[in-house]
Amino acid sequence: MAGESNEVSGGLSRRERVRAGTVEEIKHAALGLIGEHGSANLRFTDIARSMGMTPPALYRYFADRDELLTALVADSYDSLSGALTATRDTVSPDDLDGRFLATCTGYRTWAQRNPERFALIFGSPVPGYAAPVEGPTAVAGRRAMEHVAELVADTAERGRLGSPLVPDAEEAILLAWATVHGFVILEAYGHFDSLDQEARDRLFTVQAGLAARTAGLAPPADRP
Amino acid sequence: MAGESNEVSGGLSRRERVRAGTVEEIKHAALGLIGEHGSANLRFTDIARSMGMTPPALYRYFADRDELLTALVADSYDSLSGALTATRDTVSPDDLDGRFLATCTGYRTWAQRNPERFALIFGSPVPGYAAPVEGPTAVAGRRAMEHVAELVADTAERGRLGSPLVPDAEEAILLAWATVHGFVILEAYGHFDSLDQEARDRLFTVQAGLAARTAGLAPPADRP
DNA sequence: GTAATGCGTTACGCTCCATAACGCTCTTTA
DNA sequence: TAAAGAGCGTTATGGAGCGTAACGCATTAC
Repeated sequence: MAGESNEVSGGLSRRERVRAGTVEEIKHAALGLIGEHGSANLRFTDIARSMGMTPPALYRYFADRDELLTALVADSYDSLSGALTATRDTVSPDDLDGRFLATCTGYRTWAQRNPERFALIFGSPVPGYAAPVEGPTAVAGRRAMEHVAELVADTAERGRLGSPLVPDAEEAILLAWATVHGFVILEAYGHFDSLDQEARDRLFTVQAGLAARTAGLAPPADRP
Repeated sequence: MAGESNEVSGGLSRRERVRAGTVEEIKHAALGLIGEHGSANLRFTDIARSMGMTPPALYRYFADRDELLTALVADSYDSLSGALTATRDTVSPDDLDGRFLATCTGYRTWAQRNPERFALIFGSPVPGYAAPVEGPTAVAGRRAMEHVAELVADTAERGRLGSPLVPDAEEAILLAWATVHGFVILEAYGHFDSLDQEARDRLFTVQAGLAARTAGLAPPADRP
């Protein structure tokens, strides 16, 4: 093996840091192009040109276009997961309903601010690719749900859990996710363009509340 | 203008009928390939080869790939619309709740049986294309909703309308659509693979009932 | 200081898209 | 029935992108 001296910051040699930086730059450039032309029309040539390189150079970092896309998908998962955690934690741990609503809002806001990443994760999967062995996609779903599941668990722990629409809590969470996701994806893909911002915000709150009730989160007190 | 004789069936000359048949064959072949490799990787060459033609011949029928895709999207809309109508009409016009549930089920079943078409309509839109001037996508949404709106109108007419979650009926229908769509798209894209068929069917019924209540359709009697 | 590794370049073959130029077949019309 | 023309498919051609190969420069290791 080649030496590993010069390990100054984080156990990474200078070369490794530069390489990691280039990888990030490539992914950033790719994401920008996806935002312009969609993930389908992503061209290695364009990526290279947009960052002052020649196309073959990219093969030093990614074996092919699919590997690059896979990396972008993985990053998108991390981004979503981080965004959900961050948004949720803006609300006091005691306010469980508030935390649920915040998580839903975080999901929506993340989708709005990261349309390319959202499309990468939840857009039409390519039959062959995009769901290689049931792997990343399913994992993404679980990770997205873990946040909600955690909330439900917290709620149940404190005995404030309402009656979910289905007995199995995990199933109830899936339904709640579907309820929120349906709104978010329709909005993200322009199917709610006929509504103005105020209406969309208002409706989303209603939908999130519905999801909360589905998961058995919100106390049924709001319906006498 | 060239003559228009030989108009035997439906005002179409023999040539026009043959041409229409070829168009259908091309679209059929294209849809099959999309089912295998996704709409992104659709190649004119493959289409031509799969039907024993040479690639340039296709340009007699479609100016380019986008025009072909646009035609496929339009067809998908028709297919969805037809499927919803057909499914709904399997239930007696008097059974409004049943018609709503049937419509929801029709939406889901259509998505399951026409994954390529579903992805074409509701999959990740290409930023430039796929929503050219707010046109077809928005139209699709409205057409899909018209069926539900019709049901709601029928219900209201007979005074059996419950109290929707939001005052505006149109907005309520959008939320109901989002609720159903979220389930369908997550299931279609494999995010519910951890559930078996029985659980998915059961959960969908719950979700559809939730959507009905959102739209103010189901009488609130089911909650004492 | 020398050898080796990493990284970027130019050069190449392959495939596909899209157009052009040509020929066959069927339809139209006198 | 014979000639003219439109429609449709073919082969031929140019251009672009993908992916590999072969080469050169900088950095790093010993």
